[in-house]
Amino acid sequence: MSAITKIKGFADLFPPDSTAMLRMESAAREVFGRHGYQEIRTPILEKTELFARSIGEETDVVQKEMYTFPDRKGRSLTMRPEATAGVLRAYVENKVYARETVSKLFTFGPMFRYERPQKGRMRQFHQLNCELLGAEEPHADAEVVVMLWDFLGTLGIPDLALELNSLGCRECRPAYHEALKAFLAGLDTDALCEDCRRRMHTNPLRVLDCKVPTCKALVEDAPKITDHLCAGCADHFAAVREVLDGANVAYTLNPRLVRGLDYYVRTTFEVVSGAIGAQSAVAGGGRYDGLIAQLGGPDAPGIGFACGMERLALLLPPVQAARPDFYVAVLDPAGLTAGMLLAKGLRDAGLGGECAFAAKSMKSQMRAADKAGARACLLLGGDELAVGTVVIKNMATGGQRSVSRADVAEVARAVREAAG
RNA sequence: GCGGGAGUAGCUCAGUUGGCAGAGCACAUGGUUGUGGCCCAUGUGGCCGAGGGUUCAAGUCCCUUCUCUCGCCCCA
Repeated sequence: MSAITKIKGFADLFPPDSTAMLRMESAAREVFGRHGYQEIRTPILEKTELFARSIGEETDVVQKEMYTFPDRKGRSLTMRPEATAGVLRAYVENKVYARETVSKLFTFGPMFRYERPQKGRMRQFHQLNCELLGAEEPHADAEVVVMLWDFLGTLGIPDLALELNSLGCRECRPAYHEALKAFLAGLDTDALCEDCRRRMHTNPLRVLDCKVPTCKALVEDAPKITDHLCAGCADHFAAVREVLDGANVAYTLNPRLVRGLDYYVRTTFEVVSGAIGAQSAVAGGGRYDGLIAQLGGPDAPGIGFACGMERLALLLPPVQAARPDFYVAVLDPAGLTAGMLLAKGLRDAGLGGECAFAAKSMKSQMRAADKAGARACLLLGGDELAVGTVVIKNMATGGQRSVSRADVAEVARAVREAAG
């Protein structure tokens, strides 16, 4: 029989990878919670229509990366490729906007995109998402960005760069697009790389982002979106920056920062790292006024971000695994039950540790205690069984003493003492 | 969807012109009949990714295929 393997691009997480996920989730609950954000959970499976309408029919995500399939009655369902659409659907469907004018929500969990896996990219990956709904003011944008920066700082991630841009709005963006297209049309097209010749028509903003040196040089003097913002967008962007400056959040303005999802307007931002391979974006987000209405809700504004947990995990400083307080070594089979019950009593007293299942040699039990990293080893052999005691050995100093087993509180005290 | 790299023990990897599958680490047991780490000894562990071909003989050469990995596209 051949063994069944996991699906390409999906992962099994054991410690320390699984504990890294837990660390990120705990930090998220703490930091986002302090900012008044509440955790919500939405389904992993949604109607395909939801993503087609929110992310954009023409985006790569919708065109070729979604896990889409019919259910048993022929309805088209999709494994969520991102979280914002589902959160907004829940916001609209549950009429959250009728209960409160501003909603602060966060969520995390698995997302699915059918792409070729590589470093920092999996077909099932995990994101942390925050959404601030119902606030159009620039200070809302600023709060979200500052909160993201604080979150990453809490985790101790080094050498991250924050990039900031404004994409303008429905008023000023079309004019910029025309200006950019005109500029590109005036270039020597043959000098551009193959990808850029295609991008000129499919997604002209992307040409500005090309890594090929010749392309970079050619678009050096391309018009910048930030020079084409309308008065409203320019004021908004300036106010956002004022808060970031005051909060000492270091950022760079990147007029070439493009977001791949159609729904972004005005403020967009991205956090990148140079230490995790080609997929360098750790987090990204922006404002999406109009999207809620597009999903059948009220004309409420919104802003949020997504943070890639696998990419973040590549950057998390390692932490030492927690060490158990004790290990009960049983030397005589007749003591196995007494050992189990002793361990239970210690756990009831708030300590952590394990007891052997089989009576083996002293050497192998001590090795087991050492391997487990136990701070104290409890020895239960024939002698102790006969007189009702247990020997407590301090694994760091090697010192040991005998304690009566009858008083669990006393045993626990001795273990705590040995455990430091 | 398109490129590059790699598949040999649980892990990291050697393996010569084709000639009996190896090392280190890890794991188990012992060196000490009740004392861990360091050291030493012994042991467990392999369809050499899979299938086909050439050959007296294939981990090694040829073909096919699968998987992993890095990159492109794109994104978190």
